[in-house]
Amino acid sequence: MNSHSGVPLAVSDRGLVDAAEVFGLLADPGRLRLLAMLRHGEANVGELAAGTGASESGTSHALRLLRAHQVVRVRRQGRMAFYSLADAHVELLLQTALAHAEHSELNHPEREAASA
Amino acid sequence: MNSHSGVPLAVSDRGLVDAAEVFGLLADPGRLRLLAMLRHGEANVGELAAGTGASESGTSHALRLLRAHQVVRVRRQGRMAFYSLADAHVELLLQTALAHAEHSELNHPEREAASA
DNA sequence: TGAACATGTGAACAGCCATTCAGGCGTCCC
DNA sequence: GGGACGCCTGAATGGCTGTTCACATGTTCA
Repeated sequence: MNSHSGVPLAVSDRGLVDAAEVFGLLADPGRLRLLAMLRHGEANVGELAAGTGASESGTSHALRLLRAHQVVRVRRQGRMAFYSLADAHVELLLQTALAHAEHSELNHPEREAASA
Repeated sequence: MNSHSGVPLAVSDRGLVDAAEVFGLLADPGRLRLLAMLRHGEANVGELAAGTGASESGTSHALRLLRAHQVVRVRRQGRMAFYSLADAHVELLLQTALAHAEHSELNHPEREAASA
């Protein structure tokens, strides 16, 4: 209920909070590595765990979160579980963030540009 | 330098960690509100604090983090500080995340789609 | 010059989150 | 059937982070 609270907000608070949650999911190198692997195609938990260097338990926890927000999709086959990216939004987010990171890769965090 | 470390990673670990930090900056409704306001043009700290409902001190802390990662830019004029978005990447990230959020807005987190 | 103003900063505290450990459930193979 | 395998889950713990408070810095105005 902010659309008439006096301040002109272009987006709904609900959407903002939801977006923040999605960003929170991506704010972890482990999960990001997971998603980076899934860009090349679907993979099961063992492969993802081995590929990212994380434990299978941790990988399972991470995938659970990503599933809950429909960032990844799962296909069950026997005792295996094959995961893949849910939609193209994630890939775009990854691309954009990586582009921004490389673009401002020169200065590390906590170092504020003192010039100017 | 991991492009040939044995595991096929499409992106450098360094870039991944950096991207995760950027996502971490966006994983907060307060900072997101800040950036949403800045989409309409530059604004000073007082306006941003009032607009987002946060304290001026907290707003300053948030802006400091965003500055450090070159997400926002600052223009000083007297005792005022006018902030604006640093580049178009941020806006694209916001757009994409909001689109994803609205697209899967039907089900709340922690609720996993049980249907196949 | 002195007071009010706009912003920046540092430290402390509370709440959240990722990681790990231990174990459970369903499935494949002999 | 029995055992190994693959995956999932719940609880506990340590570390990180956002928020707040108190104050410092630089600027404008009378």
